[in-house]
Amino acid sequence: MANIPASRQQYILSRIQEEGTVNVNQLSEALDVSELTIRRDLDQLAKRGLVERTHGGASLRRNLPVEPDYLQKASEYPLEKNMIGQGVLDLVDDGDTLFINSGTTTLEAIRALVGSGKRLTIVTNNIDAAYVCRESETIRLVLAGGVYRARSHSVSGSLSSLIIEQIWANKAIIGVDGFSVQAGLTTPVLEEAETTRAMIKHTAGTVIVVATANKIGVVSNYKTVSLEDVDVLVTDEKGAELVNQMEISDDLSIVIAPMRRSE
Amino acid sequence: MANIPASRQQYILSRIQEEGTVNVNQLSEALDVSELTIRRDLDQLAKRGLVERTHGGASLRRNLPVEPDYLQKASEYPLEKNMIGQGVLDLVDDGDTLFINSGTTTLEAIRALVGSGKRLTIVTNNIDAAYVCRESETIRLVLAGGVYRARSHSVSGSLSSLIIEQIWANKAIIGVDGFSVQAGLTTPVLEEAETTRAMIKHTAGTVIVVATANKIGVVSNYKTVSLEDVDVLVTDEKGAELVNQMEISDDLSIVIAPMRRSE
DNA sequence: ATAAATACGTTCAAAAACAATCAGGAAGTA
DNA sequence: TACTTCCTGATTGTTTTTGAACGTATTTAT
Repeated sequence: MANIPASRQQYILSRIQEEGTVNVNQLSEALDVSELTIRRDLDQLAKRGLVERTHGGASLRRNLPVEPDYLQKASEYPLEKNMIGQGVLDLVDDGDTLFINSGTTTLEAIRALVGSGKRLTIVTNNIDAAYVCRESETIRLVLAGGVYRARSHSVSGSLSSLIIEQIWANKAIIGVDGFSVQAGLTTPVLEEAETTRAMIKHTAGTVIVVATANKIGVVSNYKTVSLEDVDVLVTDEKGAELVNQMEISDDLSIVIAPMRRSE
Repeated sequence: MANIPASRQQYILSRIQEEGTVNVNQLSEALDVSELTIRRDLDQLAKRGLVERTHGGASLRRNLPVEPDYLQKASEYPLEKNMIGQGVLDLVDDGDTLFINSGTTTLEAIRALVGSGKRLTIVTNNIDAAYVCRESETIRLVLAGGVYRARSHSVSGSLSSLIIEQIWANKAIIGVDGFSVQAGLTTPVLEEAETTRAMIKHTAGTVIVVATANKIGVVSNYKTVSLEDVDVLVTDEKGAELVNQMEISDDLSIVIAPMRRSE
């Protein structure tokens, strides 16, 4: 091997990739240069941000931008949402193109879809989806653009609709804040309502609404669509009970999310 | 083997492909020419962007022809990138609407802009911007939509252009992988090039390119625009030196990012 | 907590590699 | 032949890299 800085540093990097850490005097012997030279090499690599300097050596720099921590804690009723996410799996087939709107319930659905290994195209206005899909080989993710809302980590508004209207999906997975016979589907943000409406409008197949029991019978501020436009409701057991007490069309089928052990 | 420059250089390239690095005096012996001649060969190859010149030899170009890995690239030369991000501040005024393309250097710029407290509208295809701007009261963030690319954590393609073309910005902050007189601005991804081009096209005011020294003189795979379309280059001291050696138009002004103590 | 061992930073001088310039020689052209 | 162009190698002075020495900081063992 050529004994110049570049090739020494290349060797050090490969070594560090394999073993995680390296130490100065091992490298000094392996490369047959003084420890001082090794230290200088390590300092240069550290300056470039490629390794992390430690006493006596260096280690792999692990700054993998992982999912932000708030994403983990995020939600109320995590169990129910996870369940519902799993429940969606049976309704989705390999090759589907899906609209999915923003919200913690639908994010759980995306997580489940990513884990399923199905080959899907997901079109969403939920920015967090990017983190969830980051490592996936099977999901092609299309993000809608538009004005970013920090509250919901989503984009919405007319610019979003612009993109959505370029696409026809064969299924839509819609999370809501209110699900009611009289008021239909409702959300607390005007722009979200518009975006969700655009998604449903451009869905050629099944419109799937996901909602935990605490959303059933609730009315929020802005209406997206009425229940007639919904084909399937995925909910938990308690939610199913509540829905059965309501007077809804026979066209709407109810799917009760399966109880599963959470790991 | 014919002992002419062309065949020597071909041999050098094959050697460098195999071993990652080469050094001058080994090549000098192997090819039976003086070290000076080898140096000239290496310089020529470096000028064509095929290898990276180092002291004592040369090494494989890190970013070419393969697309740089986001995770690795994320952390290279963090100091310089931070500096350049700070350097951008003076060029941006309260009330501006900015196009900013994706990349770690421009993300640093966004970070700096968020911290500045200036009231701005930022339009970008960099998804990470959402996390950087999340807490900001002063930034209105518009995300371009489109197909998500995990490698660069950005969206790009024709859907992105669709949104960009709805907007006229008065400044654009553009990060590049290559900045060269002959080739102009270049990036390793076709879709990124398209998105960046759309941004520059829809900028009514100043087009600002940000680039650390290791991008100057480099040519990547896909051209976005030529240097004529660039108004300002923000770079570090080393980069400014390199640019001064190039033959560029007087219309391009150079801003050297201020050296500041890192805490 | 104290002492020994190890790793570190700084400075300096020698060695290696470099850039710039010049002159000789090969290949092609008038 | 005379001329041009390009490539090569030598020479010069400059820059970069390297290793030793020595004092300081950090870790480890007692």
